[in-house]
Amino acid sequence: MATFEFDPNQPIYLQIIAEIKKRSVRGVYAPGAKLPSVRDMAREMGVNPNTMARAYAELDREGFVFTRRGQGSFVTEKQKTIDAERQKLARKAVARFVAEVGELALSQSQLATLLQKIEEGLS
Amino acid sequence: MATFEFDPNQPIYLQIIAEIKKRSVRGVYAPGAKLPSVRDMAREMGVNPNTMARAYAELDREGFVFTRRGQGSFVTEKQKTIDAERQKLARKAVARFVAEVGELALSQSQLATLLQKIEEGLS
DNA sequence: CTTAGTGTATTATTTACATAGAACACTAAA
DNA sequence: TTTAGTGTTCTATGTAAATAATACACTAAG
Repeated sequence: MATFEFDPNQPIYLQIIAEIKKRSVRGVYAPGAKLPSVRDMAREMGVNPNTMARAYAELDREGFVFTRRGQGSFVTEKQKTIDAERQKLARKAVARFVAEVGELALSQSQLATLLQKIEEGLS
Repeated sequence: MATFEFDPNQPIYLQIIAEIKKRSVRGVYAPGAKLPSVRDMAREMGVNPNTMARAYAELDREGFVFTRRGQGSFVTEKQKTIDAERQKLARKAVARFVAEVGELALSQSQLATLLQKIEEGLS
């Protein structure tokens, strides 16, 4: 199972960036941890090394990853940056959900049902 | 304000399809109502008529819209279809939210805060 | 019949994305 | 110094999306 599931309607390099951020937030990659090399990660996710390089370069540009030429790329050592990313993702998830559901003209009872499903899903 | 906000990382025609469905679910377009012509809607949303035609054709193929050549395109008259779409969008919103938040390794208190923000946002 | 308003189809062009393959620059270790 | 492992850069190719411009087919109304 070397590949990764990508949404064909979204650029792969953006999905890679999101995945690496999520892994860092979950602690799969500790702060300061070395990421797999561009070539290894490309093989792991089943994409072209150029595509992976683009994702790494963007993560570096954002400051979420730092790169030492010849050594590799590393997740930021700043716990603050990772915590901020977690909060950002959480806020975005809430904002999107509220926006999407708000556009559906749901009844009070339908809304209550949705909220219950969420609590079930997160338990 | 004739244009529409599109996410540059998602095909426009897919976003148009979603928008028309949402409008139908909200009742902006009643069941059986005539949609603006391809050319008018393209102007309204600031896209090329070909792009709008693609969205209309796909909506017709899905059965959410029916087209009478020479007359125009109309939202389905089946309330059942529209209700099903509302439910589908609601389920997707819940599923996405649960999936996204579940990946963030949030604490119980952080989770509680999120749920509270949702209730505030939907009130 | 003519006209205006529909959806539909065609061809061409541009752009972004992804891939493929190769080469380059730097670092650490043998 | 050599080698292997890094990120980086470059050129080329293929594909999908969006635009542009035009033409076609059908319908309703005058």
